Amino acid sequence: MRISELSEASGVPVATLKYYLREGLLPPGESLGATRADYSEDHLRRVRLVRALVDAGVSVAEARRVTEALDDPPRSRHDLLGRAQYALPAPHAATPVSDEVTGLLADLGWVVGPDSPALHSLSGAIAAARSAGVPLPTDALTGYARASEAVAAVDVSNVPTDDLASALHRVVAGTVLVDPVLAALRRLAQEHVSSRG
Amino acid sequence: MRISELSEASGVPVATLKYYLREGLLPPGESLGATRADYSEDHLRRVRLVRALVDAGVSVAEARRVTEALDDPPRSRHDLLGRAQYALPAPHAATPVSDEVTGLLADLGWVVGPDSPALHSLSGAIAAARSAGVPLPTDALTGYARASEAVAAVDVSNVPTDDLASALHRVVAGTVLVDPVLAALRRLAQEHVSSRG
DNA sequence: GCACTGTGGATAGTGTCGCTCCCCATGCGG
DNA sequence: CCGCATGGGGAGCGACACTATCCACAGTGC
Repeated sequence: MRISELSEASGVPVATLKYYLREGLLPPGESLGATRADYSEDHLRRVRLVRALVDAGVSVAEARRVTEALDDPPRSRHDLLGRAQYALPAPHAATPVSDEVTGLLADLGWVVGPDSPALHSLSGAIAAARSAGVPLPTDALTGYARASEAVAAVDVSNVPTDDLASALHRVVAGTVLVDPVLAALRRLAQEHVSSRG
Repeated sequence: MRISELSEASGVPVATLKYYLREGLLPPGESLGATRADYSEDHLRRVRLVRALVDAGVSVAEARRVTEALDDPPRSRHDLLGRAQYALPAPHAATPVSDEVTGLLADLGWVVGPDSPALHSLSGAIAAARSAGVPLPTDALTGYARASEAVAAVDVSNVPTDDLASALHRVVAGTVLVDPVLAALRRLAQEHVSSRG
């Protein structure tokens, strides 16, 4: 399809698609000469992913990192999560990993890589919440962690097993784009739980 | 304390504090004449909250709505969650509430207000994820919802019961600032669960 | 009394970001 | 051969969160 059709199909203006091409968020179409290129369904999927990421608050620079990671699929299932971890935008600015966090993981019995970016994000997010007057005691953190295990169990059970490239896509897109779903569910659950209590 | 001391204590430049004062994010200090005002510990807490919100990606306009809500505390415990819901920044742009969402809540047995902003956010967040190729089947959504109940149970058990104003502060600050904590925990839990499976 | 520093108040400027507009040369379709 | 969409690229725009500068003046130290 031509760029105008890609624009129509995705709802993204042509000028913005050109911008994404320049920024490397969208791979070039197959060139059919100097003034014509062909875009595939893959391009359409990519555009939709980029829009969803950007609308979810991911910066263009981070979205480029994410899409670059998707273009270089993992060799094995073992690579999958590690590669996804490093490709994902951090949920909070990184800080040094606190002793509290390492102790929490030990208590939970969680086995994670010692350099996982999420460890730094978690330390920073906890510190930020505390600095704003949210005490976040240990038992609250462990409660959140247990609930996160249930979330993660749903996550991994929905990862396709046949194709590593689509598995990586699912993990990365799912992690980023389901976060707001969980946030909305949490607010609704608060309302439900508090009206019941 | 004077504005320079407030700046030093919070780590926020004086020029930025003046900006927050202009924008209504920070109430004026008690005036001690034309060129002097006194700022209290409440102001310091407010500055730290505003910084945490802004650092978490909340816009200044939304942060003003949040802080205005905090300045007008609820009359009763019954008001608390409702007021917090409307004061909180939405986790995703609002869309019309989908039939799927109303059906999901019915299946879950959740009782929530029919105009809760989180319903609109949830519908929009689900649609955004789907458009990016995350299928999000019903059983996944119910799984996420059950886990969100556990999160919400921790949330409400940590709300102070003595003072309605501080309860509202805790709910609002906790909801926004714990979201990134949960996101980081989710990533770590994914790594743990997938390495175990 | 007097210089000096810090303050409240206000306006204008800065840097970043995500587009968006415009221009050009080209080459396919009619 | 003409019109027009395309690929390519530079420059501009609007929003946003500050940040810099200026001003008049009130305390403070001397």
